[in-house]
Amino acid sequence: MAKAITPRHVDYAEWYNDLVIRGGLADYSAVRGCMIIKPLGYALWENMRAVLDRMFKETGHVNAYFPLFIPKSFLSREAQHVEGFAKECAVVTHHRLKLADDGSGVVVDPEAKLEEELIVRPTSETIIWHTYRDWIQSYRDLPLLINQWANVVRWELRTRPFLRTAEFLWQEGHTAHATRQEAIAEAERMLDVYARFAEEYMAMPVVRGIKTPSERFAGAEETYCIEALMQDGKALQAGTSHFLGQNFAKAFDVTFLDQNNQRQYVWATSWGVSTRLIGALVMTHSDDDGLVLPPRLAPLQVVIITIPTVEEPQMTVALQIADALRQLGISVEIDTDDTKRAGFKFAEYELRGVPVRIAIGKRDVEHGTVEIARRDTKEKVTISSESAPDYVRALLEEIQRSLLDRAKRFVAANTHYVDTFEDFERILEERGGFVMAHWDGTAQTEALIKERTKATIRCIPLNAEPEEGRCIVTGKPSHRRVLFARAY
RNA sequence: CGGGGUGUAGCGCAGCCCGGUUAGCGCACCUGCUUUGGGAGCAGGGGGUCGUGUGUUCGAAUCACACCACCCCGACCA
Repeated sequence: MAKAITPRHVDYAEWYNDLVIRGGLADYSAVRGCMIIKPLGYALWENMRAVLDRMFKETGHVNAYFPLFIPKSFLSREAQHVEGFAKECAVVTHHRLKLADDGSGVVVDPEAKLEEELIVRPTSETIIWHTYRDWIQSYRDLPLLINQWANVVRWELRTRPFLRTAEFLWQEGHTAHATRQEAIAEAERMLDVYARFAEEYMAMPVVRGIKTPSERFAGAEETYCIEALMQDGKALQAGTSHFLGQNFAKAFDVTFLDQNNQRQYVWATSWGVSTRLIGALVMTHSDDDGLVLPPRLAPLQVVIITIPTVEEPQMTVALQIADALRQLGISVEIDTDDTKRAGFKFAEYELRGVPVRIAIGKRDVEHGTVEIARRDTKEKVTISSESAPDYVRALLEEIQRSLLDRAKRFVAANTHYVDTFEDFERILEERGGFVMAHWDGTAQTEALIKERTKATIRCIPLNAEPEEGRCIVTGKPSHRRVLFARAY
């Protein structure tokens, strides 16, 4: 495979596409805006899903599955919700094809028109709350803590692999609570789960915050989010958790009797992360040589390459080390393909982001050593083969830590505090990144800034220190800075 | 949905302007030999409805018209 990744400094968007395609994460498909997730990309998703699923269960949630199709009428029950999603819905109108009269293929059978059209879910609040009406009668039925792993379809005008596809995989949690406070606590708890996942597993630092009203989820009272900063200085919303108030309970008439025999509407949350996280992972760590995957999510953590491949002594050492690594719970493969040379394999595994590579050649066998290379820094060391397993175990932890540290330093170095609109514009043009600035709290000012700079308020950070200041546009008083950035 | 671009072998491209043998090149692929510690060398070989349709012409990858698809940029959105 020829080296053909566009360097980041030449064209970041092209670099990203090259990496996704050439790195083996995904392919374009026959359907516009829909991608084929290839084994490496899917393995990454499986690893993410496994960790998140465990975290959801540890916080008391259970999985269920609701239908792909939603009756059209459901969408219109919650006014804001339908407004938010109506423009990007795939609609099923018929249920049968037939052979064309002129023999040119198949056509939709006009006789098979559906009584009520079905919407391919863009998200499942409506069908789930329609169901919750039957499931919830009493305070004893609450809280109801359900998650589903599913695909959804949003007919986006502009798509990008993983970051925005017409169909994507995600999880959506939908919970029902007896009180406002409990629902808010749930939304915050799940935001915390997402933030911990991002930092501890993806090695991706995030800012936790709440969205402004104009950036809120359609139908939510409050939208919590985690925002990450990509290498090109653009922000990426990596996960959202919504406090839905009683909006869906009222729209679908979901009530319960409390301890005092009072009929009350249920309080709701929903929260989700998607395959977009794979895009976030790529744009946080990878480099011009290919993917860089954090050890805790990498489908393959260690690859062993013997040089030459077929020589017995090298293979003996390789098998011993592989066995020892597996005992330590580390995933490892020995590349036994003797039709490719070592140099080719080195480049190939670097492209695919395998965190650690062990090379064993004749020289090594003679000296009782192996060469260990780490993907993130490309540093190599030669150490005794007996100490290799322990060294690799420590190295994987070190890489995981180092990736997070490096990403944190990047965010710190690219978070700017500005107090004038001139500085605000200049920073966005010259550097990009997160920009912390004072804002007067109005939607008008927010829209004006967006129109003039393409930057949006990514969030009002939860950990923001109170600070008196003046809005960079109107000069009106402000009590804290908010996080601006141009975003994906 | 606006702007731009591209459709020729699995991938990347040339050929098109100025129509004319059997449509080329690189990578990849197959066979053989030599190689093997950073994307091997040599030799031989296989693979094509030139995006689709209609038209012009003795003749179309090449000219005209229409259509389709995809990519990039923007507006909208996870």
